[in-house]
Amino acid sequence: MTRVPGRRLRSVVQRLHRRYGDQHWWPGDGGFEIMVGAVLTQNTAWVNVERALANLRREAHLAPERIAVCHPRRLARLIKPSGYFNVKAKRLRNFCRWYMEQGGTAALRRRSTEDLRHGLLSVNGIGPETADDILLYAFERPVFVIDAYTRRVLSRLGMIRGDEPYDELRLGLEHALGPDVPLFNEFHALLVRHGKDVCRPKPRCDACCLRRGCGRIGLRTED
DNA sequence: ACCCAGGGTCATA
DNA sequence: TATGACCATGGG
Repeated sequence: MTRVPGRRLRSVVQRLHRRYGDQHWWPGDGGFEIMVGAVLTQNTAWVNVERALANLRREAHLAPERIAVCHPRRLARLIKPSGYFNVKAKRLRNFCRWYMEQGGTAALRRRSTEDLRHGLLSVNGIGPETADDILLYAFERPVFVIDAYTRRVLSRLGMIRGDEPYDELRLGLEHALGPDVPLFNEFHALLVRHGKDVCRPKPRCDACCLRRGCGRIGLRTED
């Protein structure tokens, strides 16, 4: 099991927050819109998701009962800007049908986090990261979201290897930080922000994200 | 022209 | 268990 010192993790959060400030995640409003956004943003830039969400809102389709019965063609046309529109149309419909079968938000809110997570993962098109986005940002459960930025930033800081299985990392970070919804919310948003800023897949300069890049912005964990 | 983005599924070994 | 192909738009 991956062990990460909570002390160092909190230090990273502090420095990221000093650099970037409050991220105010999740952007947009309403629990259901967050869930739709979580599916649409799979491997997709958020700006394109906003266009898709705007289309859905304009056609009064940003509601589970509308999406659940929407013809895949039309749904695909509405969400086209977010890419992978054919697969995502099916995924959205799968999710909305499950969502309504379960009795909607009120019924889902009464469930335990573990039960909810298991249910979300049973939907074809909802993987671990999307499920955890929904759990943390829509249901405000203390679940740490692991994504490519988390792996990249923390591995370049030497705190993890980076190729650990999803749940191993998630449980490791949850254990290190303790159940803390506002902290998990802000930390994940800051990791994404930092990744977009300087921690690129292919570093532009020498050890950009570790020795130089992160050093410049006070993120170096050595010294 | 190239890289990349707030992943997941499915077939294959 | 672990790779690889595939899905597709749009910004820098």
